[in-house]
Amino acid sequence: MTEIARLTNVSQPTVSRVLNGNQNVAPEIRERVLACAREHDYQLNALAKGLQGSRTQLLGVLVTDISNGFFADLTKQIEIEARKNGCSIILFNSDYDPVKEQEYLDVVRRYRVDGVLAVPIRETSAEWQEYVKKLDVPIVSVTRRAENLDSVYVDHPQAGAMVAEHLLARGFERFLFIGKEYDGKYVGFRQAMAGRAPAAQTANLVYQDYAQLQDALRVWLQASEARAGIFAGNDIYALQVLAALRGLGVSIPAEAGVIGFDNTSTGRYLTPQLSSVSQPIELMAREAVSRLMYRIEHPGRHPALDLPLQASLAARESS
Amino acid sequence: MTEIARLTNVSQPTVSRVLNGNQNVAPEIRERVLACAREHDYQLNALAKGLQGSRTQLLGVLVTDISNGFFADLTKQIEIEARKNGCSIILFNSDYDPVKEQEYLDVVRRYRVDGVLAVPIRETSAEWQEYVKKLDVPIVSVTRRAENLDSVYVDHPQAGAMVAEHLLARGFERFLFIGKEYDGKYVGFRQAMAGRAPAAQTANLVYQDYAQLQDALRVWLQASEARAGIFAGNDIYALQVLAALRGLGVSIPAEAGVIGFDNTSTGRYLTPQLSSVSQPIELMAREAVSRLMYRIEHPGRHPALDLPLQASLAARESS
DNA sequence: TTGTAAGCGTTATCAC
DNA sequence: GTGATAACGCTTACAA
Repeated sequence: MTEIARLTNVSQPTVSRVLNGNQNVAPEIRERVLACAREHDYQLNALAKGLQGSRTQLLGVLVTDISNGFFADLTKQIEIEARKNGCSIILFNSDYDPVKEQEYLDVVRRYRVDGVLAVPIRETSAEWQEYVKKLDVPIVSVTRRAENLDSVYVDHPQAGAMVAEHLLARGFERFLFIGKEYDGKYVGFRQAMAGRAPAAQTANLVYQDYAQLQDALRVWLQASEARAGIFAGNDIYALQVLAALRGLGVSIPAEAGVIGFDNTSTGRYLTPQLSSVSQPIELMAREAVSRLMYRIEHPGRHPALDLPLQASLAARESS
Repeated sequence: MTEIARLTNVSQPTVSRVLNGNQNVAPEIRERVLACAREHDYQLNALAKGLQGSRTQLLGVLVTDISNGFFADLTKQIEIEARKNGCSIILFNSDYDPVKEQEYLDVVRRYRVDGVLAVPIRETSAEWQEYVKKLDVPIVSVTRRAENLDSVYVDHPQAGAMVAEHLLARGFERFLFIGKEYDGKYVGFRQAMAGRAPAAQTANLVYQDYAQLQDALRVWLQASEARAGIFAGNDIYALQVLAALRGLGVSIPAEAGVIGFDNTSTGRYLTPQLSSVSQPIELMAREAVSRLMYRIEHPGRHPALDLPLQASLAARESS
């Protein structure tokens, strides 16, 4: 700016006014300055602007694993929404590591980002909540519900319940969830099944590798003749389940049904086509960024937002 | 820092020295300052540091589509490598839009990033090269070769040739590439086929939607009895080709073989398991970031780096 | 070993 | 309308 000021014979603050669209500048000077700026391809120094005290127009985005298609999509939508609000994003991949998560929250502070969108991993820990509270940067939790923090997420128990209803309606009689026992999807799934299917007929399975999955499935399937409904915690699991069932010669959906989670594009091209739960990624990104911008523009204490979003079911051939 | 200086009765530059690990500080003072900084959970203002003239420790990362699994993986690895070098990344998704690409290069300049890693879309245009030249920010092209610019990429023609050799060795007799005619993979593929397979027996196919693919495949397959080798430009295409062939009742690999590109994890769980070309993503990220850091640490003119990397073939059941 | 002073490129607050 | 001037939080001479 100083350089442009010199070249156009005005003061540096005047250049600033012109470049910021301030109206109190003589049209003649405005033109001269703008022309000069264009000619020299001037680009504002965002660091100086941020230092001075106004906003940095930087948003920190902390995700657990960008290489997971779901988070990749989410990040993409967040970037789009951030851009609409004139912000760029600094990306962090926590890799499900609490230490990194903590470290990245510090880095984010160093750059004085205007706000943070995070897929937290320790959102239930009181210690973490305490830490975030002190941060004094607006932060919105995406994908997960965090107590006392703005949260935009998909209601997993509701989604699980929906899957349960679907499988029951399709005539499946005993059920297996692929994933952790405390997974919200499974919690809702079990709840909806309670009283409808004998408790003993709903189980869950965690596995390390494909061979293990195959073994476990074989054992579980042999235990009964009843039609089996299998709910996979994500589409990757579902794909492996399909492959394993094929290997075991199980016909789908006659003997066993499979339903995935995330509704990745792959599912549509499998045989049989995979039924899957679809998360409203775009909506989630939009709501999260919009809430974050609101927080940024209206500092101070507000009651935490709790915004569970509804998933929907893409029922296809596998169930 | 000023605040800490006040609290510990030293000057602000002394605080700066302590925090930067400068040795010329009395141990006693060092301790006092560090304790105070810890107590108040001090975080350096990276904007001020950057403004002052040293590095920002920010890298701009421009990709074409983060929701594509390949670029998601690449971004993840780039983030890891950047972090190893003490840098954070600002992420931009050009969405294959030249206008956005240009705009983002401007944004990147505003933040005075130390360097840029880009998956360029107009890398062959002289105009773009001119623009980048003026940027005076170190920039490395990843994934694509850009004339006169440091480039780290996978040698597509070589990969295509490798696929050709493979399909010939497996006894396929006529060939179809799914993708654009000027795609490097296809160029190399054709070249390797020249003289080995009659030219007329190598074709390419571009399609808009699944129905169109199915039609085109049916027509092409009916034209001859010879065993068909199909080379899909990426695994998503490959998946759709597999589905279409299944729909047409074509047996794989007896009547037709399929080979994909990117070797996504999905391929292993399909039936038949998908053969695919695997790109050295991690190596590419490492080399690109390492070169960028070198440029940052050694400013000035250097001859452009041209580093083609070799892809490898994961041969499975589909070919 | 420590402190003083200048400067990085902005915006904001004043006078004029 | 426009120009001084201060301030943002840091690093880097330079002086003591």
